[in-house]
Amino acid sequence: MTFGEQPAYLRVAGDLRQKIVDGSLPPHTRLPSQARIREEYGVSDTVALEARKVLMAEGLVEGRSGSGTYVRERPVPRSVARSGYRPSGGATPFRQEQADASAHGTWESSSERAEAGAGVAERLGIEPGERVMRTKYLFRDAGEPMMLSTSWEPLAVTGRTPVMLPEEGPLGGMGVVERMRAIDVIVDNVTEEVGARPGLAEELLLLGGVPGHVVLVIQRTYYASGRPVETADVVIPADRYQVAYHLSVR
Amino acid sequence: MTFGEQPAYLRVAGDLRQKIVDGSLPPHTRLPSQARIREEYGVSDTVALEARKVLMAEGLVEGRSGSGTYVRERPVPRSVARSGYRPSGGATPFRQEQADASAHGTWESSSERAEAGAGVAERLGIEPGERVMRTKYLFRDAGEPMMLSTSWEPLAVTGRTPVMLPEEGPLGGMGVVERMRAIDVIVDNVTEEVGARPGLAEELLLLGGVPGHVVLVIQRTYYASGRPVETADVVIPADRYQVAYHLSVR
DNA sequence: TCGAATTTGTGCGTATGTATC
DNA sequence: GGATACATACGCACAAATTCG
Repeated sequence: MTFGEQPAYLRVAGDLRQKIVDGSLPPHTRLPSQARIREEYGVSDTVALEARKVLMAEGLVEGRSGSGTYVRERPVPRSVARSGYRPSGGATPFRQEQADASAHGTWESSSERAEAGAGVAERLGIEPGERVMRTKYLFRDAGEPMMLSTSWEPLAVTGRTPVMLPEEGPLGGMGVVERMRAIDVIVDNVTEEVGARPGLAEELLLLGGVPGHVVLVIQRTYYASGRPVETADVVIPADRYQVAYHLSVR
Repeated sequence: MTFGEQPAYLRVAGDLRQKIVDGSLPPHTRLPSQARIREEYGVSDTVALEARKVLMAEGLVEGRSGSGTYVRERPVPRSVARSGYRPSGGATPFRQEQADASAHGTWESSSERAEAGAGVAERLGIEPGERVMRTKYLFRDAGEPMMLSTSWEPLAVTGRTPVMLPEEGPLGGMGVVERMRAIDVIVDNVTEEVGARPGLAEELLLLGGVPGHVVLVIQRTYYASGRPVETADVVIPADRYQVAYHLSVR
């Protein structure tokens, strides 16, 4: 069985993957059932199952109980613009992003006081344990969950001001830049660090994905005169969205 | 066994995940062996194995044959700066990126004439089948593979000029902006669309990863007065690197 | 409407190989 | 070398969903 090279289930998965990417197994077609794979490749039931699992984990196929395993349509991920801050229209990053897509989204949020953990403290340039306002968002695009976000703002900046709660008061939901400007904090810079990892089960539950699916994670920090005034973790399902930056050269 | 709720292996995986993220199973500690899990949770060997596999797929733990399953240190991925184009020093995007890390990398490349496929043609604003120069790169950081890149330049732009081959001639390896400027093509804009997906076996072979590992994919296009003059796919292993953008607000 | 066949999803027990301690 | 523990593999069983006659 294991003579010389890679495990049997990887060999089978590799062969099927090849047929998918080169188009001989186009989207929506059923790939051979477990029994067929077992026969065609001369492997056991377990190997056939493991091979299918590999392809499912890669997001190439989708199992439908009682029916079969089908090649997934690979939707070209929609771009979410993240550069070129637009002051017009009073926008959270979400509204700003949706401007291009000419779609309007909705969101839910909840805020609570918390203490900064080590990571957040470092990003905000404060001491661990300092008080922050933590706000969690779930953004939807046409009803479909598209983006999770957790935001932290030092209470040393917003505490005892009208904008302490991001989603309440006259400037509720207006975005970090506007809210900060209202208390004379002029945001002039932002960094975004884009990474990716398998989504956690909890995240994918909210985003409507399958465990193992890939998410993009953006660590965003807003600065006012070099001082961090807000930082956030943004989680986006990578099979449906990508993030677009437009930069000037020079 | 399956009375009422989710599969047993997800319940076990969830419990172990909880212990990992809340710190009661810190990095480098061994989690219970398959046999121990079987006893503690009252499940079968297979369930314990499936639970471990879930955590491994999420990248939270790492199995070491003959030793145990260990909680992975979650290495803060190093940032690769991608904004703020620096004209100094004559740089490919790679050199540019390494400037911050104060490390110098090496790279291999090979160029060949090719015909634009549908996707590349659309990105370059040309017709499918038009001639392009395709160059593949493998960038290394301190000898370790860190980035794959495939670049396409329309021969309508660079053909019959000294900079037709990116890595040869007096401006070899100097980066798109400098090379284009040498033929009076002034690059003034760049877009980067960042996505992520499970890496293909071929890519991970070159990048030194395991099948299923996540990669970041950047589709970058350089523009001169609105006309695309180069586009590239950049593939980066997401467990080791992330990409950083620094933007001005306003 | 009913029921049989198919297929996936899940779970169990076991065996062998191999790396680590 | 021996004990431990993971990695892969085999075979079997059953539930749930789907398909189809």
